[in-house]
Amino acid sequence: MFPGLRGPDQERGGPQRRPDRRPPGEPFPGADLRLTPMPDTTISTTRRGVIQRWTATIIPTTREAPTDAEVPSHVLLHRAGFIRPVGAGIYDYLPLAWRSLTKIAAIVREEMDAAGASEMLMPALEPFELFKDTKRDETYGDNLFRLKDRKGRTNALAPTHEEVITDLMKGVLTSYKQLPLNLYQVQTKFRDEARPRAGLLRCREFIMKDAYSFHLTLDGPGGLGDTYDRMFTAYSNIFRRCGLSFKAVEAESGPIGGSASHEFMVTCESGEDTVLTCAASGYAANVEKCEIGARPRGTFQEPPTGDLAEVHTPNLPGIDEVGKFMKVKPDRMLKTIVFRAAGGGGGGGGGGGVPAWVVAVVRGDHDVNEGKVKALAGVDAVALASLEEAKKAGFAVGYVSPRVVNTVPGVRLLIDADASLGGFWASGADKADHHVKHFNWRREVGAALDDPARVIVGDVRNAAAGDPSPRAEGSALATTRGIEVGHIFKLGTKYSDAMGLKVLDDQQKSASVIMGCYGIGVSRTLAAAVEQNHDANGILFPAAIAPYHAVITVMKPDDSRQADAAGRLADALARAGVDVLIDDRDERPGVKFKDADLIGVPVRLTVGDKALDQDAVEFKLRKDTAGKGENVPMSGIVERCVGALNG
RNA sequence: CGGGGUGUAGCGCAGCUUGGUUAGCGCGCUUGACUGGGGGUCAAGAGGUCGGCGGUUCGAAUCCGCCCACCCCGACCA
Repeated sequence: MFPGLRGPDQERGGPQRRPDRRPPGEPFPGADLRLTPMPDTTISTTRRGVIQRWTATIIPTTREAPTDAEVPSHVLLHRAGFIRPVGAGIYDYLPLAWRSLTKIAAIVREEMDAAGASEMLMPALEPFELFKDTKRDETYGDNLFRLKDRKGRTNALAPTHEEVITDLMKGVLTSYKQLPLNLYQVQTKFRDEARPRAGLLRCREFIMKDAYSFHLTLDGPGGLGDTYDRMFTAYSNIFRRCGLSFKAVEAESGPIGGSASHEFMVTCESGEDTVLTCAASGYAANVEKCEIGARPRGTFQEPPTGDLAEVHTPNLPGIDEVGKFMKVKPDRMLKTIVFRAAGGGGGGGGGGGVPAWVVAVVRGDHDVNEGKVKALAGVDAVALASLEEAKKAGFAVGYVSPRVVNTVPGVRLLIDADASLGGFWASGADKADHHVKHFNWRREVGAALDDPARVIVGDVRNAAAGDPSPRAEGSALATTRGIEVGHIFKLGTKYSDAMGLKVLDDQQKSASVIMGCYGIGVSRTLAAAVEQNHDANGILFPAAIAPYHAVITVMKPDDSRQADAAGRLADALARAGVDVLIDDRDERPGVKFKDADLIGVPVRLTVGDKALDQDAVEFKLRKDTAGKGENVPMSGIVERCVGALNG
């Protein structure tokens, strides 16, 4: 027997309204948490699982979700009693959610520590002045939460902590001998999202792990590349241990160039981001970054398909509407987008140097990619031209054609390979409310096509499913949807230079510190796990991040034999490290089974008379949706649970 | 920021067009009885500043004005 086990309920005296019913507040007899005392030793090699009774905590499950919840994770996290809304993009994390979040964070901490990083904590509130040097007060825009204190000073609620930690390091880093260094924190972040949505997937307040590393060199021992690779491995470990199916994809590389940034995407249908993959080579990239393999190009010598014909196309807002009106499919139309080039003076350019305007032409069914436009144009930065300035310069915005390379001064024309082909094209007519049919490159644009300073053919659009792979000849790219749960990034000296973070190197010369940053959306990871692991009945948590590993469903909690068996079972499981939730509610079995499915605990153990008569309990896995459960003898139940949870 | 929509009990909704007793329904909640292995049955209850402010009127959930909050699509964004 178990020493210290108290007798059944009936032995206790005192007035009871009904002898067979526990009054509120009375402990569930079998679940005395002090059956096995926590060890007094400081160092423990075994972790004891927790035991919680359903009636002693709060798990407000509901049959219906609020109407505004649309994506599965939002609906289920609400229905299963994990979260409740407080304001737009702000949520309470109830006990079940907090247990899962704590487990995710614990995995993150273990892997970060193992990779040589040190945890610390910075404030969420920071003086607004910190953002001045890096100009993020402007570039971050309205997404930066600002608030005034009683003295009228503006403060910010941190969206990330590059400025705070760079400022901190300015005071403590003096020598290259202190490098490399990698510091991280798990903390609440704030971003004043224009449109928070989808429950925990896009919040204004959310939990994030952010890490920052510091180096003297890009490569070599102790260099940024070294830590970056370690973080890549740590992130892979973290999401694998969380039980998630994910992809590491190449992302926009920023100031360093090359493969200086990876996003970790949990793959699932409802993901907001598009990921392109090549099965043959293993290449994966997000839509902003994804390269496209070799594509055929036009010669600009193809014959016209007919006489240029102008069509009146009034009040048609988009390319699809124009196409329908003209009876032309979007993939036979040219979309011409006007960008302002950085540093381009009005009227200049055109013959090398910096052009004033960069005009990109893609097929109507394709999307222009700003990063590719910038790269192909060979300029520092591009920005979509504002309506007024473009009109002033002579662009018929909305009806621009490639002919502007000859009519507007300072234009560098970038033509996507697919748009450079011959055949029938429709295009803008360079005047309001008009388009043209039978656009022909040679006839309409002429000699400018032969001037490499004015016209460049290349890749300026987002990759799409079916495009040739950039890494494996003959294979095509495929698209999947994903949720970005992690991002690792080589910052370079962007922040250290902006804020003056330098150390002395071994030549006693002042050197800019090279930085990397590494983020994981902890609360988003919880939501992503639910997006990826659910069925019609509720959540199916991976064991590593489930709030409890096992739920013991007690059929008759007021029956002393059942209560006692549940208590002993819970205790034995806890000793083996299993976190146990005992459903001791006086509810009908159907309610309890439905709720157990809903909250997604991986293992369900049902304690009822039928099984107990054989000294057994019913064992059922949440993912085994069809099965009816299996009677497992008491003597083997712990082993069975542990095996299932580790397996 | 542009377009669309919704605010009535913890949740989901009706009532509003055509102003008029005490504002209803389902789920949930409380009490009791019967039940007891996949959201049970019956009975009796509790629970509402009808988003806010102002206006019209003898009288406003209902009509008018302003404001606020929230959601969806887009833009933007880690």
